[in-house]
Amino acid sequence: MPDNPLDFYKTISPSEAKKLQQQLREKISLEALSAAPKLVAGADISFDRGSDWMHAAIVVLELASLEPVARSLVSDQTSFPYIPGLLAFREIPVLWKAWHQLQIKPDVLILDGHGIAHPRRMGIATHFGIEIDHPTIGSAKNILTGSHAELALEKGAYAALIDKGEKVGIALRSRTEVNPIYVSPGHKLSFDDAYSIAMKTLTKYKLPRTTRLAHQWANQLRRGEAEEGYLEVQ
DNA sequence: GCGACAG
DNA sequence: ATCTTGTCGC
Repeated sequence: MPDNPLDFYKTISPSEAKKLQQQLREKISLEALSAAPKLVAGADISFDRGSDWMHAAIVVLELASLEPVARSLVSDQTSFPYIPGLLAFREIPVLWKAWHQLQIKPDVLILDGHGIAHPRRMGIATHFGIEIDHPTIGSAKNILTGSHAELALEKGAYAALIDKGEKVGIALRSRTEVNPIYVSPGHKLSFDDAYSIAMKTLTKYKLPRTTRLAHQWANQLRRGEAEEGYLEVQ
């Protein structure tokens, strides 16, 4: 594994981190996908209790069947604390390793956290999408910024997530009669792309199958029940 | 100044 | 994020 060019995120100051977000903001693209995606991936990270170790998993699925075709597991240490709005600086270094270890790249990557539904429009999905120059979607369980109207209780119902008068994502009922998840474009795709792809990853649970599988693998890695590395098919 | 605040 | 089994309710 080559040296990680983004390891400086681990020691950047919060004020410098915000400046970097302001600069990266100009690179955001919300242009629609040019072709129908066939492979989607989910990324998630599991943390240790007392230590600063983090365990990342990226799982690639065939969108049509939602069956896994590959996965990448990587452990790494962090030194940047969790600060609302600066999540990317904590998680991107290990995600970068996991991403570059993947031999099969998905058409779209779904991350745990927001895309442009962020005070500076630079949630982790947007930030990482710009770093790897690849389409991404943000899928979060809680709002970081913005608000929305009530939405119907049926799966598939949604309402615009508005921040400072601007649409930054949607509150999506991912499962009937369950609290919504918050989906926003990360980079290199549109709101419609984000919604339609997110819907296709939903099964009988609240969270997309992509993030559910990534979550499971990341936890297994943390508990020593899975090996670091790249594997195809499952 | 006060409250909110992804994972 | 993490500690954790069963249990209540649609």
